[in-house]
Amino acid sequence: MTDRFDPAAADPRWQKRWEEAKSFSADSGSPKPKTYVLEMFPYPSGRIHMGHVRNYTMGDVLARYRRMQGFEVLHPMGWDAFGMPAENAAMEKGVHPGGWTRANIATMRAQLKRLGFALDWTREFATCDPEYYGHEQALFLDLMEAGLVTRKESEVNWDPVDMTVLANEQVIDGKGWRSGAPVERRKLSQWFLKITEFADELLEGLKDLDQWPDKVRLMQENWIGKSRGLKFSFRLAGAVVGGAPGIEVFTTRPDTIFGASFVALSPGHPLAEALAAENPDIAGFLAKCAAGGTSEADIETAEKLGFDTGLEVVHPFDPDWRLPVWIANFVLMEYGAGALYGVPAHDARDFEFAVKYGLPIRRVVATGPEDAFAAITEAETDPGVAVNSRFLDGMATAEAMAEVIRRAEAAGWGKGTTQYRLRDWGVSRQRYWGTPIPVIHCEQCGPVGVPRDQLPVVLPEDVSFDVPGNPLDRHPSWTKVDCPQCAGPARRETDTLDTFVDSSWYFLRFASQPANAPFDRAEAEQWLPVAQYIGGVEHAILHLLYARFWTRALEHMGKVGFAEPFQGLFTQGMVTHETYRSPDGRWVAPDEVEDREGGRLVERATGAPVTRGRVEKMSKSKKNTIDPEPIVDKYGADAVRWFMLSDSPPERDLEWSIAAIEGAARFVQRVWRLVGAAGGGDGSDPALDRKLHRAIAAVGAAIDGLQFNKAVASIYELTNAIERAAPSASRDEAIRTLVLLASPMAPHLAEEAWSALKQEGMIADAPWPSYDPAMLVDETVTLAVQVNGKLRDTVEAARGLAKEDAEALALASPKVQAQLGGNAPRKVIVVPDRLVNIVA
RNA sequence: GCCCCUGUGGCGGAAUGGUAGACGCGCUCGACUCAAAAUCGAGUUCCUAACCGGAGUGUCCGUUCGAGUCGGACCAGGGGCACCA
Repeated sequence: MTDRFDPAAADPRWQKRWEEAKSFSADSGSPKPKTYVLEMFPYPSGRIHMGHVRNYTMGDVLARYRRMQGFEVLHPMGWDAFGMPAENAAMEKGVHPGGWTRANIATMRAQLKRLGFALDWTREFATCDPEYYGHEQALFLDLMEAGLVTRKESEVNWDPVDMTVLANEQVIDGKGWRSGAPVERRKLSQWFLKITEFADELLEGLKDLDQWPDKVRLMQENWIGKSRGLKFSFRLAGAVVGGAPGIEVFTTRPDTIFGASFVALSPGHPLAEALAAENPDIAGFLAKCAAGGTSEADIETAEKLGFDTGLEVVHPFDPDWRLPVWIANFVLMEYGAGALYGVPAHDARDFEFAVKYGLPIRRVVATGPEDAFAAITEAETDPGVAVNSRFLDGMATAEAMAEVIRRAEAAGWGKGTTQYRLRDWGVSRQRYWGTPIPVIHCEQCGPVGVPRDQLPVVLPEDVSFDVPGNPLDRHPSWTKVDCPQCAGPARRETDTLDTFVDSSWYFLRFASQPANAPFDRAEAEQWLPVAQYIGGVEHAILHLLYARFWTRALEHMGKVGFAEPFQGLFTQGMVTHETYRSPDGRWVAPDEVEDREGGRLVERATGAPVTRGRVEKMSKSKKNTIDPEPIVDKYGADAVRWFMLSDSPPERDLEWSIAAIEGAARFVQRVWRLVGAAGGGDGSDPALDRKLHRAIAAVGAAIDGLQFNKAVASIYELTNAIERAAPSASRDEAIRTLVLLASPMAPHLAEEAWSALKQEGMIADAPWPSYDPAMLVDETVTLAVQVNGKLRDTVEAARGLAKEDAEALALASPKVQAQLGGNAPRKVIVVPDRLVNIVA
């Protein structure tokens, strides 16, 4: 056995052995209990980054631990391979997106393999494989047949110079990121998945996801945004305009109906558009509203704009009460009815609007009847008691709301309803590098699904990216097809699917990969739902919500027997690193910063001063990334893995530190030295035995709870105990067990040690050690002795000592006697085997 | 603006309402060495020269025999949503 563990030799050796033995290939036919451990699959952007290393290390520890516990584990890997960066690379470098993506996959696969992850590579696929996206197209057709796909007009960001549709992240300060031209809004007819039909189910389902972080559940709850309220129509007072006899509105506060002072329409409301057709001033106002940017900053600072249409509506509870109808830029067409009634006294936006345009502000809610005429200085949105509200006066807000809904429903002019913030999922992307939407547009028949025997609709390879826009659109032959229904000339849909569709069912394809179907139900149900899903919190809403929707849709169509795809979810923190900036605002890479005398920070190359910024997520733009590969070269996979798991709780951010990775590398050698010191010991060491059993229990519990930092700490404690112990048979057993406990985290070291200890087979196939619960407790305990809750002494006592004896023992302490000063204690509290508290 | 989370040594962090600071990093001193690296040993919350003792988990108040932990108010940092009626 060598003095030092040599990862450069050991890592590849064991990686090859695992691969040859197919150690981590999941067998769907195995009689063992099954479990599915999944980390969010990566986008093949070029190279693995530290965030990937952390994510996949965590999943790997759990997968290896479950295997040792006797589970048949499915732990697959693949590639979320469609997306914009590939097209950007195509435009910048003149390469084909497919070639670029495949090259990246090859690089990243090799990088992942060097980390020794226990992955089932036999199930690997990329979402850009026609074998994958062809099945996705079939699922899209299934959704169409189930009525869950719809076609609607929707606004997109249009770059008028590049003549192309931009994604939101391509719009910077309201301008196209390449052309710099001000972005316009354009309406396009696009495909939507009806996720809103599942809004309530998706909301209710959250309640059962008790192995998900509360934070994520709350974020999804807010995103779905359920609110109850009243929907009703105001009758127009004068002539009917635009064909509608009234204006439908939605409110969550029907109790404030007597505080209404105006009705406001969204600029996109059909009535507003009808009025604009006849009135150039209104048309001008609508144009002004449309000109505003769509960015957050624009919306935040946008001034409330309104236009009085001159129309009036009748108050539902008083035929003589007229309210003016305005068009207001803050009213959203997509929510509720696209119109609302304004109650300035009790809504912040309505208040601002009323102040600006001189509309009445009428108090209808107060803390009590005595405050009915208190002045309104700002919008008061808290519930209270109805005032100045006729038959509602004196009712609490909740009661008043119910009363208004009751009367509206009884009189038939309104209805209590539920509204959701959630919108249907627009899946059309005007891009090349995605799954082609399997639809053919026929002038006679309209949009028709591609016949299933013509799937997959394969992306054409002969495309060019020298002109902006979607190359599918201008492809000479690919677009031209015959209508499957009438055989007349038709045109292929050139939009591709949102890449979130690709990631909404990949976990099913990992579990089961038949050639003729997206998945095999029986086989998929062997594995799903995913027992533990691990990934970044940035996917808390969209990806996780879409995957939940997709799974529920499959369940509704009778294709799977479960509704939720991910039983357990864990969101890990980011890998961060310090940042530096030069005075002109340039980011400077941390390894180019030098600490000159007196803590003066300068850029090495130029000698220019730099300032230390915040510790931030590693990103290329901030120049604070660390490429994992050279670190693996230098320290070995196990040291990198160990570092990823130590110290920081996995849900929190982990700050990169070369000192910490050196510490991890030192620990790897420490274990190796202990292995070298094993053997030949005689006799037992009961104290060490106890510590060993405690460590087995603690490490297992920590991994079960995904508290890897605690598992690592327990392993350190055991290591310290072994090092301090004299040679014995107990110590040899402890060393052997230590290797087992560390093997999920440092598998190469563990294999090497296992073989050095002359153990049978590979440690990858060894069972997890068991512990004796009786060994977890000591025969003697240290009792804390407190006086008035302050620690004054500790005493050794036999476990299970009677209360009276413990009290006597504590009172015998000279320190206690000194505190008591001769007085008798007023009260004594004894917590068996823990403490005695004497109240003086 | 609304919703949510987090504040513990020099640093990352441990602590079923019951001995605060496990474990790691860093640092200090010592051993080994011609020397260094590696390794090993001791120490490391603060105040007090040291002992004794006192203080201490963002701040203030409360509940309790006992609070890092529970409740309230505040301060600071972070996250999500964002003109959602």
